[in-house]
Amino acid sequence: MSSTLKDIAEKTGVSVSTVSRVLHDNSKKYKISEETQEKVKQAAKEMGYRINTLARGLRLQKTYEIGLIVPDIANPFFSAVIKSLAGELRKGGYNFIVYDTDEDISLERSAIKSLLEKRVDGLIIASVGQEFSHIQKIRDANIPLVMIDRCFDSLDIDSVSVDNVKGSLFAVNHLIKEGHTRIAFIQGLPGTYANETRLQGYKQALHDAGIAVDEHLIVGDDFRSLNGYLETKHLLKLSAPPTAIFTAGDLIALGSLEACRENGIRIPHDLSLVTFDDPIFTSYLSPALTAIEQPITKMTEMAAAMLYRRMRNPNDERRKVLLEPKLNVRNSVARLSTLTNITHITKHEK
Amino acid sequence: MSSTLKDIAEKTGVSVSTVSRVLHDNSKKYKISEETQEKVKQAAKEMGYRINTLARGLRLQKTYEIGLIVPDIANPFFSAVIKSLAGELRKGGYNFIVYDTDEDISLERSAIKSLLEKRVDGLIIASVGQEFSHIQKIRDANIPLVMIDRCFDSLDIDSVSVDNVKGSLFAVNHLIKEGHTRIAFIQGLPGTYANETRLQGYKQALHDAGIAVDEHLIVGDDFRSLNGYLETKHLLKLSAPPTAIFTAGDLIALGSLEACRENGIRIPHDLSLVTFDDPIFTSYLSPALTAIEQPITKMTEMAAAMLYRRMRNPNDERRKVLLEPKLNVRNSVARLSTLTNITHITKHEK
DNA sequence: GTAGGTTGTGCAAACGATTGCATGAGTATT
DNA sequence: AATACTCATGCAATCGTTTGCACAACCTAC
Repeated sequence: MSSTLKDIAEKTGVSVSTVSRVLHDNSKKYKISEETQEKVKQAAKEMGYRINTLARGLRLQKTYEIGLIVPDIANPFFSAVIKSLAGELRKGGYNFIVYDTDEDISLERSAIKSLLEKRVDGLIIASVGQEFSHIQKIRDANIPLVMIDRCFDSLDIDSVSVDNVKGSLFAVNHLIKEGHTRIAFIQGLPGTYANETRLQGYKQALHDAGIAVDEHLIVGDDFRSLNGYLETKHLLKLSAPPTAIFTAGDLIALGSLEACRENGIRIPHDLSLVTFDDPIFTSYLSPALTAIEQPITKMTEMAAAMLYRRMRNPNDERRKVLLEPKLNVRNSVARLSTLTNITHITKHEK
Repeated sequence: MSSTLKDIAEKTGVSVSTVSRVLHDNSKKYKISEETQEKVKQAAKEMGYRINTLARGLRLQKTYEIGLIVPDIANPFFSAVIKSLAGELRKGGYNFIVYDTDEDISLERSAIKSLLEKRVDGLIIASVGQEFSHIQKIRDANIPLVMIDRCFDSLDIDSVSVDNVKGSLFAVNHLIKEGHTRIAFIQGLPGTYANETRLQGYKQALHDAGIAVDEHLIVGDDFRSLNGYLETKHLLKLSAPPTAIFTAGDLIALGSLEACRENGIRIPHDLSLVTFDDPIFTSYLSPALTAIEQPITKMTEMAAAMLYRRMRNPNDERRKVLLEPKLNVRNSVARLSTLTNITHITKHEK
């Protein structure tokens, strides 16, 4: 099928080395005659030569591949990250291989295993979180690694993520400013970096405002939409339901919207909603959602840059970067009369 | 760093062959003694052995990798396809490598080149379309290939896609039934399979209803949201604007929504909207969009099955599968008085 | 005419795994 | 006691590249 250097060497009557040099070496530093170069290139084209990267990688101990692991490709946030990272890595001459772990730590382990078996040159991981012995191992084996979005405070590893605490502060402070005090938080997967830090910000905002944290208003356990749906239904049934909900991720917010619609709850009239993440469609939702936006492009640029640096220079000190989130105010939050928690006065943001 | 079979052989005092057989062979057909097996496995664990898939792939001429090429990872339709396909292939013991071509045919070519250089065992491609000489080459080189979503009628290649003509018929017939006659179509990238077939269905529906096709109402050239935005603005400025718009893809519809919002056009009161594709968020939009849903899971199941079949049996006859789309009626279409095209009578779907 | 440079190319080892064939020791059969 | 198996393992070639070293042929210079 596809021919090899040897085939071409035989056909042209030169050695394999020469063919290799002509085809892959820029053939300047070895001085191959014009004549030979022509002959070889010609034959290569005719015979449909295609380099075998397995062989090259084996010989060179370098594959020009980066492994990328995310918890959920279908989550708009991560698909945007992947897309952006793809462009970034292409610029640097690297290809990449993505694995989707479905927020399952055992799939994450096996993804890492596969990628290392493929001898990727580096890894970018948005870890499920929760546990990090397997991540630690990569670090110890001195394989270039950057954590993105999800990282571990206690682990000395290059990482870039958004300042989740600050993001939650922005969101919850906004709600408080609009008069809300009974604010529920629908979590993502407990134990993950993103979730814990967002939770922390939520609590801190309440605390700073002198509002007691009500554990009954902290619910949920997953970043997917079903979780948002179920927990919203639950919250609405409470004897003292919240006047506002803050969701830890975009899909959760969608589920929450669905539950509200089914129950005839109007947003923001009957209930206010703010979410972490701000994918393309938030502004077209009914109502347009007030949301916390993450600087995705900046994240991926930095992740790529940090990975390149680590690959060049394995022993530099590690860095942890926190980027600034942004609150995008739209129409899903109502101003609440401070006199009572029962009557809502609807008023759209302008 | 990572040890090799040779390292383990030296440490345990057996040959490389034996180590290989113990570690990768199920070691049943060669009868390795229990004792040796234990010794080898023990050493492998201690030394952190990790198979080198480059070496294995080179020797075996098989990589257990499938290449996947899509026009836009961030498009919810494709990210759903990828996710679903990932699970499907994992079941079959295959990994996969995704490339995003950004609807750019030259990136598609280079993606194919890269994947073939990696010696993937098979390819699944949602081609940009337009031109297929590069696809033809894969087929001629006898590399297992399945086209998904986007295919070429004139090319004898395994493919699975939705019946786009029928999808458009569903959409446009629905609009006609509700009294619309001035129906615009905002296209995706011209020349692509998805676009041409959707356009064809659009025209056919009009034709069947005895409505003349107005070329001024066929606009656009891209599957992204900006296209929907610009073309909607344009359509609204027409001296005789359409009463309904049918968009060729979900992102186009988002752009269209944005344009309407900016211009104070209420959907469906002032303008009806139906779109091809039905990602998770359509039902939460304002208004919930009437949309054509594609059976993604079925598509990926079939694509994987067809690829496996092709890999096992390279010379079976090729098959082209068309799956049935589905119209999901929501709240973005108003019934139009048949007496006049100027006064709209708004009426929500129940 | 001998020492030293340049030019163009080839040899062969290495990367890490797989596997058909061979082999030597032990056991069973006749 | 010769034959025939089975058992457990090793040898060595192979997959396709890359690259340090060697070398032959030619040129240049004193």
